[in-house]
Amino acid sequence: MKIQKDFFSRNAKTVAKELLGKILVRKINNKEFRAKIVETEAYFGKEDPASRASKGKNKVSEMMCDEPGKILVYNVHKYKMFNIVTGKKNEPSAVLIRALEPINFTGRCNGPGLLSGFLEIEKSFHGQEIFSLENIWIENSTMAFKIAKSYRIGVTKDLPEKLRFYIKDNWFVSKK
DNA sequence: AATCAGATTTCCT
DNA sequence: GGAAATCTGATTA
Repeated sequence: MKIQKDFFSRNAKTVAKELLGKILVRKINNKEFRAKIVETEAYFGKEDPASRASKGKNKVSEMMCDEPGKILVYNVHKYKMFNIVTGKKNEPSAVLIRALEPINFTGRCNGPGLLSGFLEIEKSFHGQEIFSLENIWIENSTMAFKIAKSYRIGVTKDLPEKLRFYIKDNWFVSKK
């Protein structure tokens, strides 16, 4: 069952945690690529120095204030980052998907750059709602696992709070 | 490497 | 004068 809008309309931290273990499905050329979400990070607005929304108004911060469930794609170095807007409208927050565990295919998705490259995350997803697209969505799952947390990765200025969540002992997380 | 925001320049009514 | 197009520099999990 596809995850719907209200799932995302909660606090980014909650959504980040609950996204773990869910199944991300990407349909390319009528083939479904399924992968388990194993690593996420929560991002906020101006209170968050690692977030782009912290420095005034820009395209990313505007999107973070938009309706929950919208896909937010932005570039870092040569990679594309795959985020989903969370929280209520006008409250900037989002969750970054950092790593996936391939289920019905082989490939490395253990890092946001590799992930978006493999899943062909393109700018065309930007601003779309993930629960209303036909070629990408997230499904519920009932698999059991343990959640671990740490500080976020790759950010220059992090908050004194652990906002990265991942599945404990999973081989596919980007960093152990 | 790619993107965007801000500055600067051009050009049209 | 104002809008659009182009250039430049900063930024970046």
